[in-house]
Amino acid sequence: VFTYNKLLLQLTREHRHDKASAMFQEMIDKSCQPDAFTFAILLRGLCRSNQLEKARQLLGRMKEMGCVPDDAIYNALISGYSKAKDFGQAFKFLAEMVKNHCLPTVVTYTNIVDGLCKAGRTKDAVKLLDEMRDKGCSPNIYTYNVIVEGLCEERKLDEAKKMLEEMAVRGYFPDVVTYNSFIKGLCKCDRVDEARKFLARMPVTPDVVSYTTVINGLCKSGDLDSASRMLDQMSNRGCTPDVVTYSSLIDGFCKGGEVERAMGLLDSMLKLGCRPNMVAYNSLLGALHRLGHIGKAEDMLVEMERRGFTPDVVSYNACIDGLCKAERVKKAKAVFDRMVERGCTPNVSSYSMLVEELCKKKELEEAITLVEQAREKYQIVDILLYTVLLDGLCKGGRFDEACALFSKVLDEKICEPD
RNA sequence: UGCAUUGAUCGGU
Repeated sequence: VFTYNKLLLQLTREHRHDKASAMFQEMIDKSCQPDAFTFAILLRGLCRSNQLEKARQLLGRMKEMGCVPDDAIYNALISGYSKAKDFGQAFKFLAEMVKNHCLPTVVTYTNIVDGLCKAGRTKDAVKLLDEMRDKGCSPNIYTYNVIVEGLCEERKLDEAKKMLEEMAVRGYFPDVVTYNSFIKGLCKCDRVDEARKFLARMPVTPDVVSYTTVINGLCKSGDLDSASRMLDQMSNRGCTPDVVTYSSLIDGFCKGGEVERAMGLLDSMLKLGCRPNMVAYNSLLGALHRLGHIGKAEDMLVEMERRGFTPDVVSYNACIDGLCKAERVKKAKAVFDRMVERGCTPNVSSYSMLVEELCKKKELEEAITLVEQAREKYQIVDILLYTVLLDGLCKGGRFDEACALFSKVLDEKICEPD
């Protein structure tokens, strides 16, 4: 069991959930009795890959096998359902765990608080802080960090600042994670300059995330030179840039149309022994397309594969987007087909870009077919995709069909309108 | 042997 658990943990960390399921089956076949750890590992994997239904089934199976769920099991499930914004189910599990004499811990509550914050419900999250205190469970640094992150994400910097003070009063001093969230908040509010100053004199030593957040902020504000200088600065101060730092800057150069500089940076990171991942290549792909260098982009795709990077859905989407914007919808569709052939699953973006462009080209029939295909083949039922098609039908003067489609979406509860 | 927080790449209005 120990050996299997270790292997399973390894597999879920590498996001190889199918392999993990297969290994679990193998355990059972070889009559190796899984324990609570086994199930916690598997549940976490399923929750992280959004397979909540399977997670719930696994809980049932666990009980059938006479294995008693402990707090880590419930925490994994509660975290999964909270992240999916299904708080009803999350609270059901909370009640169930209490009923089974398994006390909710600070981790349990922090998971829910995190879900609430990510769902944009920071008010409810703060309320839950009080509730957990009432129940004798004190929020810790993680809990406060989750709240600060949520407030910063919602650009409520004043409230975030108050929370920094409050946590200190309660004996939890803001750490580098707390401050990094705040830095990101400043950047989001277009206060990059303050973010830079904050970085320079924050009460704890900035880490690679702090620098990267500011570099990214500077890039998004169009100040590529300062961003570049910040890269040197962090190295001088003994903080080694990592793959995310480089990718941020590479993307900044790409978005600013400076593909040459981006390529140069890709070279220097290679020379410094920092291995790039798909992200940097995807940024470059997008840039080449935006500049209309379709041929170069194709070369890049080949080059990526040669270096051992299999293009992912973002790579293909970057190509599809570029080709659509260049009004080469036929070619975009060809890339789409190639992606599917290669076993890469398209997502909402892939479809919505194509559908939008097909609508513009008045190829409404094909657009309609694609939306149906997305639903039937991949269970993609995002309101975004329907909105694009509805917009296309309306602009194409086919109001009746648009209305009929909208009614169908509502009647058959295909997805919630926004 | 298992659980929670921060940074990078693609999409419509």
